[in-house]
Amino acid sequence: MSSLLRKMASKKQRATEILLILKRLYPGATCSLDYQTPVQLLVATILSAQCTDERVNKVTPALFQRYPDAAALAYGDRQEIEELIHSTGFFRNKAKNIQGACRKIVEEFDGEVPQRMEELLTLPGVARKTANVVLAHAFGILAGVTVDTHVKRLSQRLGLTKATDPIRIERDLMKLIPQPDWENFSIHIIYHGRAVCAARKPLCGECQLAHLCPSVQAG
DNA sequence: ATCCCGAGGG
DNA sequence: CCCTCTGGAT
Repeated sequence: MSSLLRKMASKKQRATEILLILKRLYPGATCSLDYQTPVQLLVATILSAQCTDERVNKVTPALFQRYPDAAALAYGDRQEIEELIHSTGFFRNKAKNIQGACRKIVEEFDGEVPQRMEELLTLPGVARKTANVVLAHAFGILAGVTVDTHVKRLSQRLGLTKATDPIRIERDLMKLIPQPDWENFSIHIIYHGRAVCAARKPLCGECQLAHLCPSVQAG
């Protein structure tokens, strides 16, 4: 066996070990966005860009009460939607994308969120991260690994990828993690990123992954 | 000043 | 590759 292959195998084992520990640490961890339907999950995920899930969950109840489905959102009042989602940031882009995506869902996909990656990616404001979240949690379809800011940061710190581009990071992770665990990995990494491995002040001293982490620091 | 379940445009 | 869009918390 070449040294390259050995390296790959050990990295794969490390990824498996990491996920095992995180599953024990955060049992029952799931998508932390609140939603009732696939359309609502899609909208909540669009809103989650550069914004905490907690903050998204504060605006979606009023948004979905006023505009409960794709048709209501698509043909609703742009300014009112902007006001309802204002505190999530990027509110003009997000409102435009939500309405554009919902209009396309109504007019081209028969009012249903498409269940294929290729189709989801044609919706405005939807790229791989959002598509992966919707496919996994609304439909149970594991098309890829959700790479958000936490997955990116922790995957790099844990030495699972050297890439900086989310697409390449996703490709690396898809090779390291067995498909049934693709979304589990993202969810658990996100929990750990919020609770322990924060961007600014990682708590390496109390990190259960420290023995597997090449970036662990004292303190 | 930096970060939060990003995406699109140049 | 770069830049822009945005508010709220730390």
